[in-house]
Parts: sequence; C-alpha cells; structure tokens
Amino acid sequence: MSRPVSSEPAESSDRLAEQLLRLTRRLHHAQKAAFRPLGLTPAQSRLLRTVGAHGRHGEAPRMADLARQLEVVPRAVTTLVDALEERGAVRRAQDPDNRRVVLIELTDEGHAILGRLRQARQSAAEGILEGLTQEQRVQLGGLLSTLVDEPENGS
Amino acid sequence: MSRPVSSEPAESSDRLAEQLLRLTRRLHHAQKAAFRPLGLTPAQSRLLRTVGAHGRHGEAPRMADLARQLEVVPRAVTTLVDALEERGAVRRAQDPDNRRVVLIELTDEGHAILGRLRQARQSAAEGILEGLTQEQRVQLGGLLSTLVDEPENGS
DNA sequence: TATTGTTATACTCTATAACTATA
DNA sequence: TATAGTTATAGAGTATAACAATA
Repeated sequence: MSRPVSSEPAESSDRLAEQLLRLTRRLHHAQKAAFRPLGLTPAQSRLLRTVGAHGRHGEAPRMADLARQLEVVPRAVTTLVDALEERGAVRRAQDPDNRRVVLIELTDEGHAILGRLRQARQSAAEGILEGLTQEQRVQLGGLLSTLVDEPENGS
Repeated sequence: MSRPVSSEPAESSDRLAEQLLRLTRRLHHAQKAAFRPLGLTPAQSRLLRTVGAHGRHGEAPRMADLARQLEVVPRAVTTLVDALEERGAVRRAQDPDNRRVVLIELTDEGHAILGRLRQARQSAAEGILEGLTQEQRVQLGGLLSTLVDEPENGS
C-alpha cells in the first residue's frame, strides 16, 4: 500500500504543498532580517505596502479594504495599524461621509519608509529566488497568478 | 521614481513573494480545517509525516534529524513532539548507543492517524491547486523543486 | 569542550466572540 | 437591523538564551 512509485495527482499535490511551505518559510526568514532595520515585521510591511498602493490611486483605504486585500479578518488589521501608527508610518483619519469608517493615511515618514522598504523587500525576494532564471520566474509568476490573483473585473 | 511600467526582475520577484504568501496562507487555512478532525495542527501533521517517512526506511529519526528536515530549530520540535506524544501518535525512545539522543517512534495509533492524514493532506492541497492542469502542476513542482529541494547526494 | 535536547520565556501572526458606535 | 471597527482573549508557530546530561 505504500508504493515507491508515486505519480498520482494527489500525491504530487501534497508534495507541492510541502515545497510551497518551505519556500514561504524561507521568505519569511529573509524578510524578517531585511525589515528589522526599518523597525517593521513582515506583516506590517505587507500592510504598509498595501496602503501605499492605494495612495497611488489617490484614495486612502478603509480598514475593511485592507482586511479584504490581505485576506485576513478585520481584527488582524487593527493590530497591524496600531503598530504602524506607533512607528509613525500611518495615521487613522475619519471618513467625513461615514463616521464608522476609519481611513488609513500614509504619513511623510511612512512614505520615506516605503522607499527603503521596497529595496528590502526585493532583496529578500531575490534571496529565495536566486536559483531561477528570469524565464523561470516569469513562468512561476504565471502559474501562481492563475491560483491567487483575482480576475480583473467583477461584473 | 514610481513608474507604472514594472518589468524589472526585482519588482517581479517581489510580486512572486506576495503570491507565494497568499497561496501558502490559503493552504494553511485548508489544512487547519482538514486536520482538525484528526486532532492535529498543520505543523504537527508535518512532523508526523516526516517521522512516518523515516519509518519507511527502517529507522526512527532523532530530534535533531527532524529539526534539520523541517528547517526549524530543535526547540520547536520539542513542542511538536510533546503534542504528538500526548495525542498518542509517537513515543520518545532512548538511543542505546548515545544516551543524549532521543529517538521518535511511531505508535500503532500514529500509524493509523497517518493513513487518514494522507487523505486529509491531499484534499487540502487539491483545494488550493484546483485551478491548475496536471501539466501545470508538474511545471510548478519542477520550479519549486529547483528552489527548495536539496541535491540528492552530499559527497 | 562539543553535542543533544530541554526548561524558561517571548514575540509574531491570526483567529473567534462580544461589544460600541454608527447607519 | 446591518455595518465598521474595536476590546478581550486565545492559540499556533517559532525563536533566543540558559541549562543539564552526556560524549
């Protein structure tokens, strides 16, 4: 019942899962080290980057927007924003149209951090991907995109 | 400095990192739900599976072996083995040749759990990979293998 | 002295549940 | 009632540091 040959789809999926886990654990290690000088944890950096992405489109995101985009519960965002606010990278602002809503705005400090953060993020990512050629990275990106990226329009 | 066009390698690596993180987070969710009926967490399941793999080669692994294979510090293995021992899946045994060494042996219960675990693992993995064709999975496995698998021999 | 695993401790990340304040 | 975010709490996962036992 435990055949040495294992070419069934299920078995290979399971192996893929282990490989994904390993790779992501290494990424986390690399990010932890790369972000420490900036005073940020990986999850905080991820949130800050998302806030920055919103900023480029002109609008400050709400807590709920961030939770949805990061695929975490709103409660998790509260903790991260608390930390980033204490770090001076973001500030909470009220939405004049709806007083329940909390908008997350990037501070000047946050903007400065984002610049340095980009390099740190990229060097951490490079660290774990250095075994792949450029072509292989594109291939990997395409496969992952199929799995995790949301379709463009939601009509 | 913030160009909309982003085809540099670094930028794409960073995107890959985010995609990996997302996928692994979803995997973790799926595994948590799939393993709960067995009374195991994802990390415990991963350890148990590694112990089982050793068993097929006839030898019980040491704590240090498991730490190395899982890419965690030995202290982390202690916690996981404690839980698996309480669950009745493994037992600690002494190495007669070296009294410092703790060998981890699979119990009968552990063996039974492993069988059910395999199905749970595979269905969790299937859940996050269902968007890929068989060919794409093989492709993905090859790319990940390049990144995380150790070379066969270490002469 | 070096190795093996542990006790002690702490932090990151994330979750569920109950609550407050709006709408 | 439904929504937005919070306080309160908990658990999983992993880490560092100091230590005991053994080699």
